[in-house]
Amino acid sequence: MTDADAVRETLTDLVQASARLVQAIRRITRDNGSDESIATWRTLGVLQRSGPLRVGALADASQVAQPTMTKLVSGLVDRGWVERLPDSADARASQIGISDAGTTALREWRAELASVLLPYFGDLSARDLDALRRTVSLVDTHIAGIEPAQIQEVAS
Amino acid sequence: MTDADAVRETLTDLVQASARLVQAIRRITRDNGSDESIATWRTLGVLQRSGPLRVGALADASQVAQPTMTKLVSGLVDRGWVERLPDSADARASQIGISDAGTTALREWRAELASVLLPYFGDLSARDLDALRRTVSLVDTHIAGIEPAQIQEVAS
DNA sequence: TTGATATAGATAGTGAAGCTATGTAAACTA
DNA sequence: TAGTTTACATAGCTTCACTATCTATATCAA
Repeated sequence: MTDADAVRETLTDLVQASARLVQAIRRITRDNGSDESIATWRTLGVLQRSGPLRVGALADASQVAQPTMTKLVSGLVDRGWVERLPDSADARASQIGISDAGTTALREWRAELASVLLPYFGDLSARDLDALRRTVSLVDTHIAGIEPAQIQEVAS
Repeated sequence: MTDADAVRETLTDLVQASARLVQAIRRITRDNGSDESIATWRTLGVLQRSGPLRVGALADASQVAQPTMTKLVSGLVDRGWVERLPDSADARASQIGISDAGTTALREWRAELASVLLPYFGDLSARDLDALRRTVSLVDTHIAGIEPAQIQEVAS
């Protein structure tokens, strides 16, 4: 097997494993009574890492179409988890920033998620943990290249 | 930071990274003109690994509700990618098995997926690859524990 | 043996989250 | 300053989940 083939096989396995993991999380969190969607947390996570973004840039960073993000942002505004800041440079746009309440909600969701997963993953060795960390880092850096547009921070 | 906290943080990061990866794949494959859903390939993947399963067991293994799997199986039968084999022990049920065409389709989808990803992940070191492999293996084994019911192979 | 209960899967109806197409208002540009 | 482009919102649709329920078969108890 050539190197490229090894990479190919591992990548497809990774995709399948990720899909199973996400699907499992979706069910677990719903069974736990959480009303919010993964898309909601994904959006908040992006905002926390990037700082305030326009709707369009946020859509690109989250890998969804712009109208989808418009709807997500509306819901987040209703819950008080993000704020629309006027964009001084362009009256059509606004900067979407995560609020203190959003930061708290995200932290709490993460804690809940971790509590649910920990019983299943509590036996990880240090080496296992390193592998997971490295994978997260690899996915984060390489996915960025796939995104159709670059994330651009714009001062508000 | 305690060990448990380190595991918690890494697990939530892994979930977020997986969600982003899956979302990216969804977009890429659709842009490439693929009509089939990730759920379709997830189902075929489970069948390939497990051998023929009843609809209920397949639903459990795929982390979806039984009616969802009924619909998925209908679509797969229409495409000729799975076959319904009568269950000699129970006239209400049937065994669902992947067909040759299904095996081929799954292989082709994996190849296409790998080709799309390879440009972005072509620079992986051997150590990176090891980390990804280990992660896939960890997720596979630990997710199995989350599944509400065990996969049981039943002779037809 | 037969009536009651349990189980496997199908059907009906609903909701969430994504999409494309298009509308509107602001910003550019010739 | 009129035409074009851009940023976001709105409308309508599709897909994939779900819960609740139905039918047919299986199992069990009297």
